[in-house]
Amino acid sequence: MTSYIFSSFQYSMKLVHNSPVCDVCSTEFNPIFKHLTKGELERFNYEKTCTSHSRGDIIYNESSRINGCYCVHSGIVKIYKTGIDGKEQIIRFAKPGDIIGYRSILSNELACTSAKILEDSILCYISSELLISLVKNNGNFSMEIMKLTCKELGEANAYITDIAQKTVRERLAEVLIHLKDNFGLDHENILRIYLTREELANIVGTATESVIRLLSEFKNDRLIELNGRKIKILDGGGLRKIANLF
Amino acid sequence: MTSYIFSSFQYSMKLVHNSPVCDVCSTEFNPIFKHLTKGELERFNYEKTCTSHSRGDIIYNESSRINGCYCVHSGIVKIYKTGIDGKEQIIRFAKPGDIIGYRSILSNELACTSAKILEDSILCYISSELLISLVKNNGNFSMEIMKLTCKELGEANAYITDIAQKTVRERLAEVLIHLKDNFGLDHENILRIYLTREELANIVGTATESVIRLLSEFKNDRLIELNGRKIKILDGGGLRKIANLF
DNA sequence: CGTGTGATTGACGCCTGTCAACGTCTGTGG
DNA sequence: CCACAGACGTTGACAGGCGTCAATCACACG
Repeated sequence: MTSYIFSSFQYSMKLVHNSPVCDVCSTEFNPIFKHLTKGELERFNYEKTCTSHSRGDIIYNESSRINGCYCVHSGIVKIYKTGIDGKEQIIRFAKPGDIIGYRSILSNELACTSAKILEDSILCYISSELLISLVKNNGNFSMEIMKLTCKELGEANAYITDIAQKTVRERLAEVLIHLKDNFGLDHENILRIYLTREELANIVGTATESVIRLLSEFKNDRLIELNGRKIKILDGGGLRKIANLF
Repeated sequence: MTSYIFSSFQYSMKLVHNSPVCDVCSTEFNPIFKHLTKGELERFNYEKTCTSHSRGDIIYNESSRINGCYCVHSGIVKIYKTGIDGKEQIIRFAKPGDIIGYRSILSNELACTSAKILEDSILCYISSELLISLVKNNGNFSMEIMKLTCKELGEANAYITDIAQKTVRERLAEVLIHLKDNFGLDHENILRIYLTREELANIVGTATESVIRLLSEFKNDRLIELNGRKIKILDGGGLRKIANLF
């Protein structure tokens, strides 16, 4: 549980040689930007700023006003809220191609989450003026952003139902499956995202100790194998069954 | 807990004399429609269909494809998801001025929730073609819808954190405060929304019996008074304190 | 080698879900 | 007018899931 007060100590971003990296995002990676006109894309490439960040860096903090959003070019960003006693609740992870911080820009509210680098990342900064101007002037682009928001909203609603109705055991199994679906497995069937037990607990919404106990149960039941933060998925079907996923 | 199978029995909508009712929505009630041009508003008024529904009517069902959304002119609509064993999880209530079903339209997905009439309602139906056309062609309108979605998303994220971290007792107190803020109190400080104990439980994410027990605790602590489904708020501050709201 | 962070394990107990029984109220039909 | 059914509310008993606290271990790092 990291205290807010020290967050500024963790800033250490570096500007990235500008040109090539983001051109990729604008076209291949991300369906969002494919609707931009040539002129818009030029403006976009001209105005964006790419920065590199390392694990632990805070990109923005809950309740702060942010004046731009970020497109993740590489790495993983943890999006979370700080609840009672500073306990963090992880809302989602952003991976390459994802956009973070856009919610607050578009609704013109303060950030409702914090964003922290989980895996060294390169981020492209897009000013709120630029984003809003694109949304207002390009109907197809705004539809894409809208779809994104709606998709997130649908997922949030589903998660509310899960947390409210499922046991910790079921939720942990479900989280493992979701992580598998979102980040994939390497050649050894090991999850491509490494989380501390505490972080797992902060997704599931439980205590660290409970995660530890349940993970070893899963291990004993030959559903997973553990090696530090590396989790090897042995029986995805079994996990799905536990999670009540179909 | 009502079974899906019988849902169609509960349909009983009536067409409403078309003209006056919705003109109100388009202007005063709802900031969303204030950005429409004169022409758009005309088309809007021409194409919309107003229907009246009574308690228990189902407007749409989870996992179904819906080809339009509804603007609530009067009444209250319950938006919920069906979880394990058919237990319903209430996501939100829509009241006059709110729009329901737009998420699925905009993201082009199946409905992720069901909608059921809680209090006799008049709804205005807007076809998906109309909605999407407005979003694509009117930047200000699309910004308004976007804001709405983002606001809902922010609330959903906050709720995830609450459910994950707060006790049932805290959540119930918080729900009472939210209901007070959203639906207000009458001259006797009685909540202007009447819910069954089971429905309260399905918001909080707990068992009906737990709600009953906690409500009577609150009553003993002189925070509320109970009279059937009528809940009189005696000490909002006390409830806030219990809910950890600031 | 000391320090700090994260992982693990055990003990303990409360919150909360489940089950069961019963009370209350309303509407329906005989 | 009464009996009955059905929905909803209430209460009690009970068990167990899960959070909390505390102690210990493992490991990396300066």
